[in-house]
Amino acid sequence: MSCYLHPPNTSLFRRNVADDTRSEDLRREFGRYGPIVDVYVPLDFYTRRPRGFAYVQFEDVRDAEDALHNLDRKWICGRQIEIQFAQGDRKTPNQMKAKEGRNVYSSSRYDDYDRYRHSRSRSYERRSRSRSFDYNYRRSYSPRNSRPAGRPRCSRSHSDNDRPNCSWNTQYSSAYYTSRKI
DNA sequence: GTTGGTCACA
Repeated sequence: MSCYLHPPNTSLFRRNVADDTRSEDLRREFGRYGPIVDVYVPLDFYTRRPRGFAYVQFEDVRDAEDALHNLDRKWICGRQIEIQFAQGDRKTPNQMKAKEGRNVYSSSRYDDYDRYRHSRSRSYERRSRSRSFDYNYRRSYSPRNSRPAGRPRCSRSHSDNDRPNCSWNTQYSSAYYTSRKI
């Protein structure tokens, strides 16, 4: 009762990661606390885009705990990341297939995916453009609320975690450019 | 606002 039960798995589940976060970065960042066994960033099976979380498996649970306590609730790129112990074992393809309950790799599979992706892409572009326009319009029209929010940017904290990998508004810039070009 | 690589054929 006076001792905390340690999870049987050494896999850490880190969520709220950036979209352009790569497994290499995660391994490098987590590798400072201990040897990394494997790092994986699950992607959407349909859109092939990062879902926003990643898994980091340590070789020892002690290192995992250390990393969890050191990187958990840390602000990176103006976003607070959260690290937890991965629950359950690695999802096996069989489970994912059973979850979907659908014949994978069929003849009309690519067709369906392509259609889904296309539809989503169009919607995303439209939304992004509308948002960018609205944002710029409001920002210029409302001198009172010129600042969206007081989000802490990539400021070097008391730690040596300086990661100027802030390409967050890069896509926004691209969308804005496209809308302007039209 | 809460969690993972989907197969086949030879």
